[in-house]
Amino acid sequence: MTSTVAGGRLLTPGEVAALFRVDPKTVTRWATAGRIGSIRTPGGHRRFRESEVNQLLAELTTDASTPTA
Amino acid sequence: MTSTVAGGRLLTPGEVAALFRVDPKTVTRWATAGRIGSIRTPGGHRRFRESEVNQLLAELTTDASTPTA
DNA sequence: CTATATTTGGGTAATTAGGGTC
DNA sequence: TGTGTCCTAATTACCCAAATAT
Repeated sequence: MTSTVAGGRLLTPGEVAALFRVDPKTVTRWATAGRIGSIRTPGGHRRFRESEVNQLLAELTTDASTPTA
Repeated sequence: MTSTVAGGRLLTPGEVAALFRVDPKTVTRWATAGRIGSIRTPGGHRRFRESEVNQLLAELTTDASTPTA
């Protein structure tokens, strides 16, 4: 299955929620607030682009400046 | 190369605070001071890497076989 | 078509962020 | 210097039932 359309993979709210360690409902709010792009299925469910999610995740990630001491 | 957007589970400030027996506010200060890496949700809340937290815990653990000075 | 897991929607508690102070 | 506690505002989590996805 999965047509695998050339381009980006689509993630479900549950997948994105797991990446950020938040509730799927929260991801929905991000989409509603325009903080993250979303694609709606004909049924009204949201899907998110993996590339955009990873990009967002990378931008919001802060590494410790003092690793090991 | 240790990826930045994948690896281990993420912990909430309250979870980390419970592990260290400190106030969540203190964990926030650690993140602000750059002593521990953090991932911010689009809403501004922080999530911490369990592996990094465990490593920090191990480093702070005063062990007989762990000469810190 | 049936069946299971997920997502949606609204509303309310719990947690977190940020500043200031001890 | 580091931590705990005060406050308010914002964000997030969990409750329900119905609809959608696979």
